[in-house]
Amino acid sequence: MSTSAPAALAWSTDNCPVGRAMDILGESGTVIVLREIFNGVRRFELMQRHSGLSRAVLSHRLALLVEHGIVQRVAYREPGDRERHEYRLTQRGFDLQPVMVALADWGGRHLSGADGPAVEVEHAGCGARAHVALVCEDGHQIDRLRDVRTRPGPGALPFTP
Amino acid sequence: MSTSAPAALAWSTDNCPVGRAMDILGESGTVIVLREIFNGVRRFELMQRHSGLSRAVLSHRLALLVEHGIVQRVAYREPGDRERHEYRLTQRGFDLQPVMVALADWGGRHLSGADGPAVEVEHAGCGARAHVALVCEDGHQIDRLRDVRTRPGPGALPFTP
DNA sequence: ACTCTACGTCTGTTTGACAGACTCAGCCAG
DNA sequence: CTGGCTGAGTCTGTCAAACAGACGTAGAGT
Repeated sequence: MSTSAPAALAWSTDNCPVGRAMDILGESGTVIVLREIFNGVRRFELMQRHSGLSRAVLSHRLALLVEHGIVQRVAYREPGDRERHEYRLTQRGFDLQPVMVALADWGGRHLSGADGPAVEVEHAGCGARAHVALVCEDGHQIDRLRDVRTRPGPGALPFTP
Repeated sequence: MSTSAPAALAWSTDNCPVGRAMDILGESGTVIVLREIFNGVRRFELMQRHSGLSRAVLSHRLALLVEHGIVQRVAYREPGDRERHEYRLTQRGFDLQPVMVALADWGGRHLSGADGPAVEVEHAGCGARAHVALVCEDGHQIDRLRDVRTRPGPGALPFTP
């Protein structure tokens, strides 16, 4: 492997998509909240008890997710109770599913105990386990991960130290 | 959609793969460090200047990644210089590529400016853009994300409040 | 009037991030 | 052999955020 300067150094990280995504998802608890919502736990009290997050953090992360249009706060009313609100994914939030499945895949493979993973993802159509895979727009399945590389996109900016 | 209690509430989150993954990846800067290394930036000084992370955080996150076997610290020597070290992905680290690509996909689609994403991922074989997709072990491509759901795996533990 | 539940906010403590200065080891120039 | 240069961290003082847990509140039921 060459020791010449990596090409990535020529490009700014200011508008890096990974960095922008992590500005939201990297806040403590954000992904845990999303896990609860993806699993159908949409109400504050249940989320708090199930996830173990502190009430303050849960409150702040829900506000952050609403602010970024990833979840929306929706009114509901149980019979004989007053109106309350729950949190549902928007399309933007639903589009995070590959991220969540990729995390579950990796965590299940590399961080599980001897019993195996605590969660599996299944294809509702056939019941088989589902995973993420890399595919290209020409329809090739990408098996060897070294066959994939990054390149600057249309929004890339030069790196200024 | 029913308002009955979500099935997920019956299961503990203690050994959740997503939670375990985020115990590492959720620390501030972890994913940024991984982005640099995936892009070929493997040396402390270059990582620090390119990513903008503080030296202290970079140092701590590299130590965390080494501790969890995601990167390894490898000696190298440039001609006419003393021995130094750089950071390379292990197999466990390389297995995070779907997570990184999923993050880049989502960030590029939902958080880019008008110019489009700053980074694209390409299939080295054909040059077309690459994305993550969901597939099941029976070989079905999963197009509608609602066709996927989670279920308790062999390591699942009951939820105890 | 009192209680219950769901949904937060407040408080005091402790942990962690930040910018930037400092340290250190080895190589090289003079 | 003294002084400077580079890469790779560590240290320091300040400020923001997380934590556990108590408290507040709105409306429905008893």
